[in-house]
Amino acid sequence: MASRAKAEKPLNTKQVRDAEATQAVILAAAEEEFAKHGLTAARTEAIAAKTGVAKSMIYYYFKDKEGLYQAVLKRSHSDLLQTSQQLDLDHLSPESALEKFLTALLDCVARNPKLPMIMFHEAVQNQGQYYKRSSSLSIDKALVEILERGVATGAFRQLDPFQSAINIMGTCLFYFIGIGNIQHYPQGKRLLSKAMLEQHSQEAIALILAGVRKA
Amino acid sequence: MASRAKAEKPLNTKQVRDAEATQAVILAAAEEEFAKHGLTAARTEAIAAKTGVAKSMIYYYFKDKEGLYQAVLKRSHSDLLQTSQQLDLDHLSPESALEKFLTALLDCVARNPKLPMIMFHEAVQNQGQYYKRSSSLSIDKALVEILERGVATGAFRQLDPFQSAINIMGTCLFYFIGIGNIQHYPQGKRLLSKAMLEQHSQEAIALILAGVRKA
DNA sequence: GTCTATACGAGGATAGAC
DNA sequence: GTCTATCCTCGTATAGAC
Repeated sequence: MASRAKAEKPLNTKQVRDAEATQAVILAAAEEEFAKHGLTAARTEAIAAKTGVAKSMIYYYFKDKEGLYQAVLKRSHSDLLQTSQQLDLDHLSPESALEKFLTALLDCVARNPKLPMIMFHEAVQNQGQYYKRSSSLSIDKALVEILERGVATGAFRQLDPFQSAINIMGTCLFYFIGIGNIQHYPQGKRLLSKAMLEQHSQEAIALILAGVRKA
Repeated sequence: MASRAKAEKPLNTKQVRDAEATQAVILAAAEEEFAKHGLTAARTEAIAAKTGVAKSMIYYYFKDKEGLYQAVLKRSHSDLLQTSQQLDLDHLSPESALEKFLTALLDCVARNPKLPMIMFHEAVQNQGQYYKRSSSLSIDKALVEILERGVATGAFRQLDPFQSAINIMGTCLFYFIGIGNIQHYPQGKRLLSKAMLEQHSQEAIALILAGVRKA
């Protein structure tokens, strides 16, 4: 570190000093930490340690812990929000719409398995204030509408759309929230492996579709 | 408080100094706090404030925050554990067994709606260490066995018992974990009212039974 | 932009009077 | 058993050099 004789061009110090990259690694580490501990219990020191950069970089780029938290929330939810906006389910039959919706949702959380944990911490600790503002509610709304339509059509049985929407979300997301507990079940599988995630999606969709369909 | 002329018998100071009662109020307040924040983010001051007793009482009765946490975990899980041990499902048909299991589980969490939150803080923050030791795993095990039996019998469709057990637990418990987020959905119902809990149980059971049954 | 060193406040835990 | 006062660690946030 003291003797880098080769470094003859100080023009580009990008490898060492890169704002974008630094922010990115901080965000990634923060996402992990916040997912595990939520805002309050998260430690800025732990985040910094994971990145390798100095703790003060967090404050330089994100003002304070709260600022970093908001940035993480925004980034985590963006994929889900975007996905839900592009769905366009109205022209599909209730059953097809539901399947498409579930597939999109499960793909989304498979891409970012920490999202449910982050949402969970927000929900219990912060009473879902961010969730409220971020209009992630639109997702649930979409699901409720599918169910209402299915009941009206007669494709689905007489279920309560509101309650069922919650239960369906639970079927999809619980897997990711409960991992810490689930992993102790005697069976040596990596819960987040591609194969297991794929299987989870299939099983969840199958359970839900069978569960709502009219007998 | 200074002039209580009536107090002629100092024999029984129970109303003011009652070990049992003090421990009880501390435990109750702690349960709330830990459910909301988990071990790390919970504040002993907040717990003390809710009870009215001095903060130092926590340390007197429970040694430290960790000790209090363990006591809360133990108390919260005891009902669930006891319930699951008394189930005796082997002589029932898979479908009846499943329904009985779900009813018991849902009654249990309806009595203590904070239990799921506590379990999940444990799961994500502490990797489910307590969950592991407490043999709460026996609950999941019971569910997996029911499902295995149902698949073998042909009463249930070809589902993966392990994955489905998780999804079923999610259907039952997510409601309680997500309350913070769910409550913002435009509909002015108290999610923990007796009527709503009853409805949730019915809807969850219906969804699950229809979901596993062979078509 | 990045680091090291440090100020400062919050919160866990204890001492000792009553 | 209960309270008040206090200690001291830990963790957030800032200052200032490079």
